[in-house]
Amino acid sequence: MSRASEHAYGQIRAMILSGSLPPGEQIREEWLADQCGVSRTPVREALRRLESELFIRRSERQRSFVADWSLDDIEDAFVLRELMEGLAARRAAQRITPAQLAALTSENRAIGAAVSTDPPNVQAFLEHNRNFHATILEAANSPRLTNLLARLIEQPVVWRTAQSYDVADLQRSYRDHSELLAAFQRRDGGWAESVMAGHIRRAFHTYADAHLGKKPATTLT
Amino acid sequence: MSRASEHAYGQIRAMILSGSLPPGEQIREEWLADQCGVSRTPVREALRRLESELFIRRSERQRSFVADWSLDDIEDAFVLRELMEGLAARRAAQRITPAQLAALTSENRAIGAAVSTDPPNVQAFLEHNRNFHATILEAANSPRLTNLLARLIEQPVVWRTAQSYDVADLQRSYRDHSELLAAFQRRDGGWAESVMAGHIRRAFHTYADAHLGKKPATTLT
DNA sequence: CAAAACTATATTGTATACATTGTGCCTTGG
DNA sequence: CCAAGGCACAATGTATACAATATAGTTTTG
Repeated sequence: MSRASEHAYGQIRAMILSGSLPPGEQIREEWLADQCGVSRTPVREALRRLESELFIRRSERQRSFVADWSLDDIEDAFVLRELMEGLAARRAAQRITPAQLAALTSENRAIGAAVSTDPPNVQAFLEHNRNFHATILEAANSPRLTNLLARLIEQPVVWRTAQSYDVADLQRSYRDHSELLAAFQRRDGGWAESVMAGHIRRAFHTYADAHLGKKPATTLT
Repeated sequence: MSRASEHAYGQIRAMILSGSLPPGEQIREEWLADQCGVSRTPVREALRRLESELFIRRSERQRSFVADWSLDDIEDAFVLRELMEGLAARRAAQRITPAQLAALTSENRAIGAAVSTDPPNVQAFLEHNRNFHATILEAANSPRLTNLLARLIEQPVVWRTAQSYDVADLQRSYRDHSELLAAFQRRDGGWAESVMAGHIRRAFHTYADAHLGKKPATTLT
């Protein structure tokens, strides 16, 4: 995607994530075009992509609305992510190169540093966490898996999960990563898959506790 | 997608599947627009969708090419499909409604009839096979799973697999479906998942055998 | 008064012109 | 002769005008 399209995509996505475009809200192409300072053409392209990533749904009469995720939808997303990231970890353990292993080790060290300070450096944690998972996906070496997973990890609910992490969650996450690294060093695909699946499942419960267990289904803060 | 976009999408996809646009071929938007009798705007929309479905890849300099699938790519697609259709079968077994079960039973009977004649009615088999799997996906009741799976089952290699089926494959497929139905009737998610995974795995080997020349790739009537 | 149909308006879909960017050939300087 | 730069051409990206379609409000008719 090139300049205007990319910009429109980022803007609209940010509006949805920030809640300034609330779930269920109808959105019109021309209004978005004005907001983003581009014409409808790149906006339409961005909308199609956001629709494929389930940020947006379209009525049967072609109107666009901000997606409204139910409780079941949220668990669905996590179950699928668990499956696919688990598969990625297994494949990665069997195929990882020494250079990629070194990169993972380095990222993990940075994650450890970020959660060891008081207060923890959440920004750094998120950054290195993203790199860690991206490297695993790269090592898994499956364009199709990368393609499908990208549609899951960019979704609103998954993104918001990170906002629910407290110190204990961050440290637990760091320990999971350390164990994943051990599995990779031993090229143990089954181990890596199990750890990753548990890691994702834990993220689901962290999210559920923070947003669903204590509050009604309006989790959009 | 509306009329012109949908038409362009279908046309281009057909050109790729039929081989008149061979793998690796560069494609230009204007040429496609001429071929389809529409302007570049709907063609661009169709291209983006085909790209997301991996029919088309784009160079880092924005040029479009017909995707060229390696052997590893092909196995990847089947492994992912195995995982996801397995998950769909498990969920479906736990959630299927009596009406959906009745629909599956009816489709399965039609599949049985199609493979029992001499020669088998391949057209009817494909039709009812598609309905059977679609009903399972519907029963699984996961929009995300449906969304992701749609990107896999519409891909060129998976589509071509059907062309490799001989009579024994069709009958084996019918027996798999019957066993799936039994698992659904007992609401046994684990059983359904196992049968479905094996079913997809078999399809992979059927495809691989046909393309390695281990048996003749019978053209279906 | 209710329901159906029509009209005005709002919104999305498509075509086309123009802008930007990539590609390859040809020139020019070393 | 080779390499680097620029110029012409080709392809994609964006804006805008217009076309088709849906929505809502009003009127008409039973």
